[in-house]
Amino acid sequence: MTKAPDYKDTVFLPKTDFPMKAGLANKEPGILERWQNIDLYEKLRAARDGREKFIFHDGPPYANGNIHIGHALNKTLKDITVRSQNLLGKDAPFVPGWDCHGLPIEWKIEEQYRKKKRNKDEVPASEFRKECREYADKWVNVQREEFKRLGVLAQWDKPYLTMDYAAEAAIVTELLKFAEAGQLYRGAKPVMWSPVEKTALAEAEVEYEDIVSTQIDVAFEIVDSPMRELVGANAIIWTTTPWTIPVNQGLSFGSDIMYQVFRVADGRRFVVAEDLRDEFCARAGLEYDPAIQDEVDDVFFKGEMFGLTDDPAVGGRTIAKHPMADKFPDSDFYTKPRPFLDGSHFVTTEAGTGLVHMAPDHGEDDFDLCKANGINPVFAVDAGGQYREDWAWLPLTGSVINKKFVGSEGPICSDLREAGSLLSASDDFQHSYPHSWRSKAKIIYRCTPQWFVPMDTDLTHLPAKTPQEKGWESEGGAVDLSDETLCASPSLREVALDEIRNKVRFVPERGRRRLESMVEGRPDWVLSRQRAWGVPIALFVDRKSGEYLNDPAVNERIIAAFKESGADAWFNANHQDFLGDKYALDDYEVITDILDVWFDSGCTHAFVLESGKWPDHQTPADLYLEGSDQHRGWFQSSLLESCGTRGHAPYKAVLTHGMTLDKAGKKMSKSLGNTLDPQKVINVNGADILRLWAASVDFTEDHRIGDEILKGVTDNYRKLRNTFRYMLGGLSDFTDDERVAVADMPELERYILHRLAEVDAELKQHVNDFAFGPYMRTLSAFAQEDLSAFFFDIRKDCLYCDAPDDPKRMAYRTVMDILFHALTRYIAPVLVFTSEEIWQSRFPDENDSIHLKVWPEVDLRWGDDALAAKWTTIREARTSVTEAIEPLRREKTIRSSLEAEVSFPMADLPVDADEFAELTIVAKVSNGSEINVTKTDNHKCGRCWRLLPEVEEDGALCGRCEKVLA
RNA sequence: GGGCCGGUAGCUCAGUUGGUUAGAGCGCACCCCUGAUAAGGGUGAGGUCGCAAGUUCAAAUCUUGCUCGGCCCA
Repeated sequence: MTKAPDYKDTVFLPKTDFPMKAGLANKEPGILERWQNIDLYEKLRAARDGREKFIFHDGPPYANGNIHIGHALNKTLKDITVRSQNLLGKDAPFVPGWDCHGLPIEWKIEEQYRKKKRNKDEVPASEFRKECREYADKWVNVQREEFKRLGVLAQWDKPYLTMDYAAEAAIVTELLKFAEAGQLYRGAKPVMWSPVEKTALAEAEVEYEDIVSTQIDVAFEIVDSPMRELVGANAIIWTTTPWTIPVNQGLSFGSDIMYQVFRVADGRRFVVAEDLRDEFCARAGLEYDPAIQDEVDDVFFKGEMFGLTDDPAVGGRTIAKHPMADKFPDSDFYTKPRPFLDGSHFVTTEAGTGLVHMAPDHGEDDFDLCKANGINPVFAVDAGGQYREDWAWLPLTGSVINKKFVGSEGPICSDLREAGSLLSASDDFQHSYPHSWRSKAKIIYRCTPQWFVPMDTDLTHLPAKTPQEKGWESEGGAVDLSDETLCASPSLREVALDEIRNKVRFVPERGRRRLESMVEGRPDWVLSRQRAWGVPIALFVDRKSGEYLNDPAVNERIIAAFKESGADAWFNANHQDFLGDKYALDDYEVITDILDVWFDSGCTHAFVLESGKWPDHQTPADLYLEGSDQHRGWFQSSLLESCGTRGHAPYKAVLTHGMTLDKAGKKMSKSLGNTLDPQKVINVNGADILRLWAASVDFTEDHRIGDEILKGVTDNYRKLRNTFRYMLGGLSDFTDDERVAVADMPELERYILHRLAEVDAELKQHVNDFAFGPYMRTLSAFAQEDLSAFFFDIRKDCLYCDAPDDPKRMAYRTVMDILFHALTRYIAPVLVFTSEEIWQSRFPDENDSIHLKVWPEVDLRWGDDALAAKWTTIREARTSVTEAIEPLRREKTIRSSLEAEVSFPMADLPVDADEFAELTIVAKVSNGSEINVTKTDNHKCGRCWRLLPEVEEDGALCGRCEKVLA
């Protein structure tokens, strides 16, 4: 037996330098650098100039700290969205932005001051603001680099910042639009206030600590009531903040709570919740004696009885008087009646007496309930925590957070005791109480004047709506459409709801309901913050009338100054210059409150889409894309701002993604230690892996990330990468000369083109739905099942062993080339680095990029349903053959499928036996009544390894190979 | 405590208007190949569809309650 020659060198194996191992973490920075060098973003803009636009508007992250995984997901989804629109051939710019004002940054600067033992109050405001600006600037730069490293292609050299002078000017312009339209008012709201720092605090600046407070029971004598038993009785309230008694304006009850009037030995009568009677008696040192009580029926009653009136016309309501009413007979405040209000939402019988005293100045429940009943705050406690100078009781006597002042022996308790109203007082109530994080001092709720945008007043500056547009037709009343008098301007709430319900597209759809219910139920928008780092509410308030000045000429001067030097123009200015000759500064209060940062970001549409600074933009935006937390935030503030000033939403569509959770589905937090740093993922796995993860999960819901998930993503990536590597190898010396017309191709090739056309249509649909998960799954499945496991596997013999000029091989390579061009483009929006690496590997060009290409052209004629049906049948038959071969392989009868001879009921198949043998990669197929597999007696061709009858001995050549070699 | 949303194989996801035996890819196990080779091909095992009631001839799918988790608010 002669030794078989080695034919390996005569076989056309795939040839490529494209590495199997990606090494993304090392490779990506180099690719980024090249993109930067050729200014890829601008190249893309130039390439898409004049095309249909797709305006995505970037929501600004807060410029503080490194990006976390949520930022990474958010920006990646935005990038994939914008890139896929560019791929479709649209002109889709991406201008990134940052939110720069606000408390967290102020806070950091203050923290630095504390470390240096500097006092913030001694630093000029302009210097403080300058440091805030520098701090924000620093983090903008850090985050910009982090976002770039993610592969986000945007106009990084010209982002928008809410602290840009132009932006600050635009924000104040928007504010003054509300002012000029009369859509601003000054109201009050209880905020957390530190009397030590004399400032309002945010929730984040408050920490809770266990302390011991004074608890007191106070009697409010009932002076009138439709229930005769109540008159003369004492309604008892219990409180741990005795200092709120001097500001009391009413009492509240729970309508379902059972109350009792009872008598004690000395004849006094008290009203408390039945369940709390004994506790109260114990505190007050009273003895409850059933023997001396009145008829039971008369003295137990449900709380709702407090709300009864004798006669609606006359009144005759249950009212009490303030304990100090007799001491201050000249005080309107102390002598006015204290009504009983329905506080069922918050009055409980867990502690106290079941009756709660109401001080609208110092509690949110109190404030809301009193406001609903026409009772307004009185601002008795000053910024330092003392009753103001002109207050009747205890003016400027002590701070309300002073333990002695409010203690059981302090002046408040003493006066109440003297008035006979203090039934108990003890300095022993332990509870958790808010403190200032900075000073560690106790804080209080305190009503302060704030600026509001009303939700329900008519926007008379906007065009009136027809009754249908106002939504009246849904309220059941018959509307005469011809009756013009019915038309009226809508309110801000109505405009916003109409946009949500009828104009904006929501992806996913449920976002509509979410935003709708929030806008339906929200209170007026509080715009003001007593802070330094932000855009000022640049208003002058007439000291006499309390009205803000509304003079367009003044406003114009303000806006001009802001454009010149930003918001500092207000803080550093000579305000008389703004007022001009017409008004005297002395007559006006200069407002120094700043705007809620949500108003800032709510204005981004104005200074990004409309300003002309980014000329390729237009308004409204096609898409806003943010996390679901932004229903309360940016989606809403942008909507309200735009509706209030322009009468419509700033966006055509809103896409929301869920939150990223840890591997167990728990929220990530530093304190739990379950965070995952995107920088680390990028440095270990590469940005493309992180991006593929973002595209793999169902981001419309909350979703997870963890090591196991990332491993799965990496595996998926490798499969895809290898498919491309195989194509690169198979196409190594392919030229246009080899191209074959589709009509001349074998059916298998035409079937694959049909599949490509199907996949192409599916992918396009997914892009339009922003469904990147299904997009990547469709792509992966096609690459895996149709190509790698089917098409490429079958055509291996053809590619390796047929003659280079064989029409079949040429057709195969033509299709592979088409696939290559299509698939590289398909993956480009997601795998931005890998697609470029693949592209450059085949078509090296320093100045070119896969990301400049447009969506592949798919010939509609590729679609052939009859052919597809036929090949579906063939593929099913193929599966039954591989199944039948498996047992023989297991028992080692045959090894390679090429050793198998198969009998198959060919009558059911639309191909002949020889072709079916090629498709199933077996030696021979013959017709038989059922599937049966045996080992062939044929010998193996030394070159192509097929087992054919014509091969005389193992290692000899088959006819085809002989020809090819000749 | 309230509003909204979600819980389908180890992982990521499909499951039309309730209708055969709940699917796919990956991973895993086993087999083959060793001319895509830290690759490629094949076969297979994995699920009481969060739990419990209810409606129905029939429920992953509808209803209610519970539970776990998330966002927002209080």
